[in-house]
Amino acid sequence: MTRPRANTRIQQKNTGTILEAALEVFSAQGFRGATLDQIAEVAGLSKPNLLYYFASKEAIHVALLSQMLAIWLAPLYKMDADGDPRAEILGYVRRKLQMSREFPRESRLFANEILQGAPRIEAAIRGELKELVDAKAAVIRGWSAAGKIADLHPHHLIFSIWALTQHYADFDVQVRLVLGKEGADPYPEAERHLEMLFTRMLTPAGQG
Amino acid sequence: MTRPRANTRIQQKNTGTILEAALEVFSAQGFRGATLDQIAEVAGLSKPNLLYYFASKEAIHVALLSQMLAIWLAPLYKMDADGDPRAEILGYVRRKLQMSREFPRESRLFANEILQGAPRIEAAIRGELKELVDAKAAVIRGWSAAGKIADLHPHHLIFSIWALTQHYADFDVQVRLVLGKEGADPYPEAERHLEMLFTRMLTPAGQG
DNA sequence: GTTTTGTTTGACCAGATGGTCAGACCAAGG
DNA sequence: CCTTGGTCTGACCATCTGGTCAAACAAAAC
Repeated sequence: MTRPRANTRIQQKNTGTILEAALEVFSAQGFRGATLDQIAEVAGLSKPNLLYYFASKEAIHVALLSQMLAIWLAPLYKMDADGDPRAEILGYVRRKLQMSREFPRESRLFANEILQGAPRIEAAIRGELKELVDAKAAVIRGWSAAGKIADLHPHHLIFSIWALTQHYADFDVQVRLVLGKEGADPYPEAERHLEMLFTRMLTPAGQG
Repeated sequence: MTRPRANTRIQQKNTGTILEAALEVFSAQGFRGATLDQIAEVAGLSKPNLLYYFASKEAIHVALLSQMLAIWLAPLYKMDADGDPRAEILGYVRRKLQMSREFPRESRLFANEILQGAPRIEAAIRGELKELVDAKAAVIRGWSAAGKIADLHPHHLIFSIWALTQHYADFDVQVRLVLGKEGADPYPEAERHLEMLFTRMLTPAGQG
């Protein structure tokens, strides 16, 4: 076989190790900034060994992005059209913020990719991501029309959720430096802040 | 002299040309992704000629960041403690969004830098930026205490403004791909959306 | 135990990249 | 003109980097 699929245990283990190491390095350095040597060192494997499992540096990056995309979109998938509108949106915000806290490397990986113009993930954005967003936007539009939540532009509402939550992962260094307090965890305050923000934002005029 | 300061007209012109080209390339490729050859080509100068004006690639980057910082912070400086609170904050949001639209390259330059852990700009964040933010946060806290605006965490309010406005520059590709409509300008809708968002968010409970 | 299949690596390569340098070039003052 | 000081560049270099490959090595299969 020319390229191994993850059949044997060794393959399973090593491709996993490589992707984990690649996430570490790509998310911190970007695609161009990362080197195969760095990834190899983090993975504890030799460079030719990486290239035994993946055809190229780019192949590692692509595999990583597509694997992460599913994880990254999960919170939005969970938003339920039949649930309570405000609870659903607030739940999405909370889950998304939680992801920024638990998986900041994944967030930075995507941020890097999109900043560079999304060359390797454009198809997925155009396809799976856009479809999901359009579907959920329709749900939100329905909630607005029914007067359950304020009348907001659904796509831009979703952008706002992304921006506000991912900011705490992508700009973590800045957030901590500006807040100052030595090593304090900014997330509890962030969560209270965003909860208040979205509560006010979603409440239809004349209620609350 | 070992390194020319921008004395002569030629120096003024060429350092300007180089920084403009560097902004173009660094903002699109990140520090590691950018090459001196690319910058030289965009600038229309030879590579050794770049290095006649700047000691190294890093020197260009540092010069660029520090020059941009002033421009980038200007909108926040303008927020006036003696103005009408809601108008001041909304004005800041509008100016910041306007900057995303007019200067997306600057926004991406900073985004790249901070994503990589802010190695070359940490001092400025810790110093000038933090001082400015702390000062304006105090103003906002005063407005909240006086009941002029809702009671929000001032630092996180500022983070929210940054996140929401810069998102349209840094994630421009994604925004346009998700919205879909061929080449349509997302900013008018974004402005209406953010205006509504912040109006609702800032209105003290029981008013409006 | 030997074959077969899958795994690992040292040594190597070509191209890219940041940076140097001696000398050519040029503008302006004398 | 010619000197002087700033400006510019072709040629060059050391290093880094993605990628190759033949051969060594392990692990099952027989």
